[in-house]
Amino acid sequence: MADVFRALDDETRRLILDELVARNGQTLFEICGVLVSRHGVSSTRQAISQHLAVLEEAGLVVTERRGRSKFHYFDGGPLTAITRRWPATGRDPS
Amino acid sequence: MADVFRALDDETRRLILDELVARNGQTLFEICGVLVSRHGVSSTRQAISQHLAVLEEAGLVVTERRGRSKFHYFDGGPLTAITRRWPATGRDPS
DNA sequence: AGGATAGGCAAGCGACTACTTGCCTATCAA
DNA sequence: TTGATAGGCAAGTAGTCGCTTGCCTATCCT
Repeated sequence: MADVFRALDDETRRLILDELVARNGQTLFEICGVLVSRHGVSSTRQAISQHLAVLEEAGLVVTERRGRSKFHYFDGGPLTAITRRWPATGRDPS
Repeated sequence: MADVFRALDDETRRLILDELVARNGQTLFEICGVLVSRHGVSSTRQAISQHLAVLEEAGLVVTERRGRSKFHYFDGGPLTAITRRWPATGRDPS
């Protein structure tokens, strides 16, 4: 569970999740391209690869290898643990 | 929104939220005590105070001062932004 | 086979973070 | 007023994180 929060604590990784939700099953190079074009993220391919590794380790991204390409899919399953641990409602200062 | 993820990316801060959910409106010293007794957290009072400041800056904790005491209340409002940004459902690897 | 494409591994560096230490302010009780 | 309680401020330090750089492996196409 700590991996999920660590993975979410980075703007680039959050943007990657956004792009995977918008278009699922992208490759590393596709993600690099869309991060540069739609957001001003100017990171190297290795940086994005490491981000994807963190997201995959957290279970937020599932990969599927076909040939020399690796497709990345979003998985929001681990997110349910957050609102299951703490109520997402307001406070109660009596 | 980045403050929320940064605040959640720490086990001690997550434990603090747990304890505030279990018993709302605790003071700094009470939180220090319960962190030591119920979990093996051996941090100084200042460390916990800094954690509470991070949680408060993220809006996850709301404080209320009365006299020389400061009471801390959990607020799960910022958590709704998480599942509103990404679907908390499973993947779809077609 | 040879080049091009898609991705992986690992070391090094700068910045940030959690934590401690030391001292200070404010409130309450005797 | 004096002491004790509850908390705040700031500097220093060790460890972690994001990123780059350089090189390597695997797959596809001609």
